[in-house]
This record gives sequence, C-alpha cells and structure tokens, in this order.
Amino acid sequence: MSEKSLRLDSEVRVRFAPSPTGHLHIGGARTALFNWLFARHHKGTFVLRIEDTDRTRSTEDYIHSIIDGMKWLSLDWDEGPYRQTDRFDVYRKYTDKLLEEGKAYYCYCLPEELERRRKEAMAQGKSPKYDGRCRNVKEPAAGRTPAVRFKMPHEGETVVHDLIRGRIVFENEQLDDLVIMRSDEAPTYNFTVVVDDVDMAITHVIRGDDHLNNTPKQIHIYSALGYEVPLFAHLPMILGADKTRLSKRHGATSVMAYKEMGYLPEALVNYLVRLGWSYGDQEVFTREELIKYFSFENVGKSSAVFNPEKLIWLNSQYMKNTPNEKLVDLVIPFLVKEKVISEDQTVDKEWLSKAITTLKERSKTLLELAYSLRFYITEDIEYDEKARTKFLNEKSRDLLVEVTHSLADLNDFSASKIEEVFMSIVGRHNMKLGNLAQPVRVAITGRTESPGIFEVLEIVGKEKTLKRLYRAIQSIGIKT
RNA sequence: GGUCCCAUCGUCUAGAGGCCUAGGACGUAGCCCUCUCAAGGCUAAAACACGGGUUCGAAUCCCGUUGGGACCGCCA
Repeated sequence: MSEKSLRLDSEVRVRFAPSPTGHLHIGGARTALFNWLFARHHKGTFVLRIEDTDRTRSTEDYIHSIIDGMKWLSLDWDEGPYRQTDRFDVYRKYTDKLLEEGKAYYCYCLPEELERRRKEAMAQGKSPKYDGRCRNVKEPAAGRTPAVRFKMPHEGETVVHDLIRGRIVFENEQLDDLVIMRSDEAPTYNFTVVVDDVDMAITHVIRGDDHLNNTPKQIHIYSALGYEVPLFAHLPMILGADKTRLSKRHGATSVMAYKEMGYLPEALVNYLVRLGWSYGDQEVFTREELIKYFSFENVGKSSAVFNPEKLIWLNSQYMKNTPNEKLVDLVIPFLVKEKVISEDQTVDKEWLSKAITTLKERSKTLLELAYSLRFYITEDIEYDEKARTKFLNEKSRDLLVEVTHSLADLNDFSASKIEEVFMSIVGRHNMKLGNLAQPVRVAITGRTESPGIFEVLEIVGKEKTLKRLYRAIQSIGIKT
C-alpha cells in the first residue's frame, strides 16, 4: 500500500499500549519504537496507554518499570500515560449501550464450566470456541453474577486491510462471542482496546502480529459501536534463537536488563529498528535519519530472531563514537557497581576521560569499560598468574631494572618521551620492543593485554608506574 | 485440532520479472597492520525450502507441498 493512501490528510495519532504485567521487554520496546518513529515521521501524536484491566496481574511497579524503560530509550510520548483502570465508567457506558441495543448479552456460564467445555472440544478435535448457549437466555441464573458477551456475526466475512500484510480475509463463522465485561464488572482487552482507540482518536494501530487474529473481532466491535475502523499495521514478531516467541527462557528480555549490562540506549534502538525494518544496506542510523526514513514500506513480513552478537557489535560501534565526556558520566555508576571506586569517591573527570580514550574502542559495553579501567585506578593491581610466570621472571628482571631507572630520570612523563626511553633501551640491546613492552605491561596492568604501553604509562603517571615496577622487580626476587 | 500469518547465507537483511556470477551487516576462518589486546583494512566459506505453472525470461507473479510461528481465556 502506498503512503498516499494512508490518512495523511488528518493528524496521525498512534499509541503504545503495554499491559503492566511485566517489565518493558524487547518485543514491546520494538512496538513502542515503531509507533514512536511513525508518529515523529508524520509529526503526529504518540500516546502512552497502560492497559491494566487485569487487576490480578497488573502492578504499580511494572508501570514504573515500563515508563523507566521508555525514558531510557528516549521514546517520549505526547499524551498519557492513560490508565484503563481510570476509565471503567467509560467502558461501562459503552457496554450498557450494546446491551440495550441487543448487541451484547449476559452470560451465566461459570469460568470452570467454560474451561471444561473448551478442553472437551479440543479433545474431540473441535474448535474450542464459545457455543453461544446464553445468547437467548432471558432469565438470570439464580446466584450467579453474569459476564457480558458480545454478539459476533456468524455469517459472511471480515476483511482486515493491513499496512504491512495487505488484505486478509476471515470467515465470521470462526468468530465466537467474546466476553467484554467480566462478572466483577472489569472490562476485557478486546473491548477496551476498541473503546480507547476510538475515544483517543487513534488513526493507526501499530502492534505485534500476535494481535492479527483479534482484529476481525475488534472490527465488529467498532461497527457495533458505530465507528470507523483505524488503519492497522501488524509487526512481525521477535523470536528467540529456537524460533519461538521471545521469553525469559532466551535470557535477558527486559529492556532495563540491557542498561544494567552496560548497553547504550541508542545502540539498542538501532538494533531493534533493524529487526523487521531496513533502509537499503545501511546499518547504523542517527535518530534523525530513523525518523526521516521510517516507513511501513520498508517493514518486512517475516519474524526475526533476536541476535545478541549483532547487538553487541552495534553497541561497540556506538561506544567508539560516543564523546568521552558522556562516557565518563555513563561509566561512573558502573565503576561503583564494579567496586573500582567507592560511592563517595570523587574522580578527576579530565583524567578519566584520557583513560577512556585508550579503552573505548576496546570495550563493547560500559560494563567492560569499567572493568578495563580498573588497572588505571586501583592502588594494588593483581597479576594474572600465567602472565606473571611468563613475563615477570629472571629473564626480564634486568630489563625492568633498567627501564625503571631510565623512567625515574624522566621529567616529562609523556607518551612520546616514554617511547624514546623504551626505544633507546631496545636499540641498546638490539631486541624487539615486545621483549620490553610485555614485562612492563604485566608489571603495570597485571595482564598481557592493554592499550599501547606508552599511553598507559603516561596515564598511570610517573609515581604509580615506578611503584608498580619496583613491586614487580621485588616479586621476581634476588638473583641467585 | 481450527483459523491466520510467514519462508533469500547460522543470524539480521537488500532484492518491486532481465541490472543476480544473488549484494550488505553480524558471526566464523585466513592474511595485513602491530609492543599485547582491540580497532581498522583485505580475502574466504556461507542462502533464494521443495514441486508445478505463467513468461522469451522468475529469488521476484500464481497454485500446491513442506517447514516455522501466532492466535483460539471472565490474559493482554
């Protein structure tokens, strides 16, 4: 379907409508993102609506958690958050209207009975849909509080026009009379979603394709209420590595878990948008590009497997391109968490920024960065055992002594001067730089991998460098 | 079981009937660079699920098969 046939004449209004029965997860975040992108692209309105009609499973904590997740990803909304539990009188009003017009009816069946019948039908290989037995019941069943069911047409067909999938036809015969209001007077999803989308003047319903089968039912509710249907766009699902619906079994699914693991929100957004959407061969996008380029024409139909490897690559790309000043502020909480610094410890941000320069392209996440930063900051470095035996030994002892003396004489402790010192030693002994650099590296960092040794020494500073070199020489012991 | 959706490298994808000897990215392997580790550069292996049509010509259109997924709640 071309963009022209979208309702561009009127203002675009979309919504993200999570149910607070869990944290904001990867799939929900992608749905929110596509809604947000569509709204921003068309300069429309993005509404946040909390679908908390399931009072037994919804919690206040999850509402906050979802909002935190949205904020972390910078998916700002223009209206809301609305809460369906604040709107029960609205649903009641619409339910009464349908009841009066004979478009809905009381159902006295008990949940247990329905459950039993469903199982029986399934066992016999029949469709487990409601049999409509209360449709023509006139007298209330004594001692039972009824639910309200919607009268679904049983003949003809319903056509869903989907922006992504095109025309989809459903036989009405397949539809059953769904409950729109529970016996405790709480309305149900398929009803509230229609009432709210109408009430909030939503023009485009953008949601996961797990809702595709609900759509014909909702279309009948729209028409029973006398409203025009919005446009639908059903997004392909995000699957786990085993190609089933993404869930806890597949590891981290909550958006905030990625924050904890040291991912940048821009990277997650970039990763998520490419799950189902593409723009030629481009992989990395700025927000502005995303808003500019986003269109349903480039949204695919098939489901996508969540691939953590690619996410981590994208994150490393964003790490490299994030300005140091920003990285400094972002990494500090991780330094605290990793106990590299204490909570009340102040750090020299300018110095930290220099250290980060050497590490940012070697760290795939903020957590990794914090971990790598340890040797710059800590007072007592720990030797990796294999590194120690290989490089801090009799063979390197004299070299370490020599370099220590030379460095002690150095007044300008800069990377370039340090390099001169190293080179002159290497030249004197006619050997490769590695023979000197590796023992020093282990002495200073405790490990065999680190940024370039000259810049490391400059950042560690003369005092600490000499201290660590003395300690390394001592650890080798006296020549026997 | 019924209904609906989907099908290009292991994964994300490009592909709008001839530009396809199927392109890019992640990952994997090798090489280069190099004080180590990265980063970066280069190279390689790796896919149109299958079968029928339509057409001069099909990854692309149609049908079927197979495979996968989702939904069928007084959940959303």
